[in-house]
Amino acid sequence: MVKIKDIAERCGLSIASVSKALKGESDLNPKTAEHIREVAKEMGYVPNASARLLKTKRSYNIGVLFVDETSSGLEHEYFSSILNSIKDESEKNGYDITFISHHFGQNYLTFYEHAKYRNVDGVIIASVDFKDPEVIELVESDLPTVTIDYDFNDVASVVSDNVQGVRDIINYLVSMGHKKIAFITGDDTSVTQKRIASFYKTCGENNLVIKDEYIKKGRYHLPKVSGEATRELLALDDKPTVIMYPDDYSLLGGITEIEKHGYKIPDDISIVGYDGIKLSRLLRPIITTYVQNSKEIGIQATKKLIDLIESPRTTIPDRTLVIGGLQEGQTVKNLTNNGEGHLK
Amino acid sequence: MVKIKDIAERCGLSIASVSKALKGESDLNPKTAEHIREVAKEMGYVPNASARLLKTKRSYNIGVLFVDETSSGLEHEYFSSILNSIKDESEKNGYDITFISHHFGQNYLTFYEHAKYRNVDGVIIASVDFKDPEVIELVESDLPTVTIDYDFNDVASVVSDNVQGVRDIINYLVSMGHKKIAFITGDDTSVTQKRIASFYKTCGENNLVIKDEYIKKGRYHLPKVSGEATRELLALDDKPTVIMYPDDYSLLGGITEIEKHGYKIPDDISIVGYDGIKLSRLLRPIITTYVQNSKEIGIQATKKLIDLIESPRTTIPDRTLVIGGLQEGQTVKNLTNNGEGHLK
DNA sequence: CTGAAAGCGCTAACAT
DNA sequence: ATGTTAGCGCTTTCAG
Repeated sequence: MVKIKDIAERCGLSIASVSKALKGESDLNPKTAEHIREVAKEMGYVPNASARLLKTKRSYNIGVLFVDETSSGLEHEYFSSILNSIKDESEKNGYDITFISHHFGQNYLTFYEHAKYRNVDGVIIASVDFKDPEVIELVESDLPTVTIDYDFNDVASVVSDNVQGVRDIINYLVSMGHKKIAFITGDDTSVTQKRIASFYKTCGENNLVIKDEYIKKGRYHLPKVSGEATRELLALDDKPTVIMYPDDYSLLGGITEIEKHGYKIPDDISIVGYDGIKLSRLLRPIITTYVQNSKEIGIQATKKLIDLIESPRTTIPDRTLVIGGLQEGQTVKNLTNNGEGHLK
Repeated sequence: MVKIKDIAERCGLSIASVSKALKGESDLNPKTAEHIREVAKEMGYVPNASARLLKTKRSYNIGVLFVDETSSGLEHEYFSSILNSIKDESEKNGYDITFISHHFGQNYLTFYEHAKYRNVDGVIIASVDFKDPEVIELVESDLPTVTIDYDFNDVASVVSDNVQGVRDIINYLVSMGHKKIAFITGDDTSVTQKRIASFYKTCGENNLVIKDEYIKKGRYHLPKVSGEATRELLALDDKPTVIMYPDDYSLLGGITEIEKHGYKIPDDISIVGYDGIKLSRLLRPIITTYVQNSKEIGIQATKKLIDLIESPRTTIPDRTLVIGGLQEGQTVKNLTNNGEGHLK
């Protein structure tokens, strides 16, 4: 590889001058600088990020901690979409990303150790167990951190507005005349807790009393589990008129179960998902769901982390709420008298 | 951060000895070495990958070039699944991965330059335009390279067996009594060319003559395009009995179109996908499709690249074929006399 | 068995 | 406006 020294020799200048020219220092003769840059380009010079890091302590590398139990976080559309936008936004700002993990050949590294080993300038954390001591070690470390969909005290975060999401769904259902609303929840995380709280609050605001048997503990991204919960709900004497699922993917398990019973969607029973995966628009009927703005979440998280890295003094680790929007699909029946005329 | 020098001082030894102890050199007193390792652990020592790289020229970093036109390669299940297994297998071997891209702040870097900038030890290339001069520059460079689903001369590759895949599908269709087989192809890539060649070859072997109007140029991952092609096929006087789609995702566009015409799947028309995405098992009817072994592809590609990196002399850049398997779903009707009794 | 010293490619004082 | 120099943290001959 051609290095600064080579350029210096070719130009008959010192390596210091070349270094300065390359990064556009002001106290160099503009012409010399320009000439150096031309020669550098001509010789195919590419800076060595590691060598630079050693001196500057800046890797221009962002760590991404993105794991779930099944280690398939990348395969869930919500997360892969966030990852994709983190990647794009990072690159736009001259950063690369590095996945933080435990594995390092034979040796085990904690998340923090891995981050240090690779000298990342900061870390974005999502889709993990935020109670994990190693995750806590990481957020409490010297490294700038941004969490997604979780709030620690004094740690910057970007969260999808789950409270508003559930609120929008329920208000929509109510406007469509639904009163018997069942809710299959996801794993017991802070996101789930917010959704449940918002569920009860919004139902209360609408003077709805929800039977306990309409609330089922479910799991995220496990259609089978939602299918079973659906079966239980369909077995009730007093069936709900609509079922809310933890996510669009799980909802598919519900559909299978519902069709197995010979019920039609939405004529016999209505369903609502969450996330707004691309597929929700592709299937027929189009799924009624709350579309999370995953792309925006990734962008905001990245911007915030870079701010934290580059301007630690002036950046306050705050909380950014990203709102989505209801997708009125075709899986919720209008039960009101005035037919089509529900609120838009 | 604690560094080797700190450990050396604490142990009253030289940094050279500590360095040796840490990597298990033999000519050190085993007891001293053990003691050093204990102290290192106690002090929370984590090596600095960049500093090491500067000396050893090894980053233990694998570059991944994974882009498509829509820059959403990560959002296609086939590719995200490959990426996921590349990541897992890399980590298992002590490597991290770095996405190779063009973007680097304001400055444009070619793929090769980016790879050099980050000092990756090798690159895995998939889902890109292999005619791109920059991709060619990369594979022809000094960097070890493995391509996925494409063959260059003398470049290691791992490819999904598309010839066998299409062959299996067609033989299955024939066994189910289908003779009028329509094929919506994908973008004009080498993968598509192989599938088309295999299509004609296998049809020939089965003495089937396929009308030209049954072959439609389509696109990968664009349900709309497949939907339009489907409409054209359904408008034919002599309709096909089955339609093969470029991928499972596109097939959904076909389903929508078919149902719009009031046709039932598979009673009125049969359909077959490609890829075997998780969803294909979740929908009802279960989709008949060829399941590509994407996980295995990622593992093989990573193993091969690491071999190339670590044993360049003894590793020959060959071609690995990864085969998948037919998923007999519920979207192909049995047209033979003997009813259910088709070949298994 | 242990240590001294050079140097990987680059940056940033500090001269000149 | 340009050059000298001292490291960043680590590995690796080569001496002792």
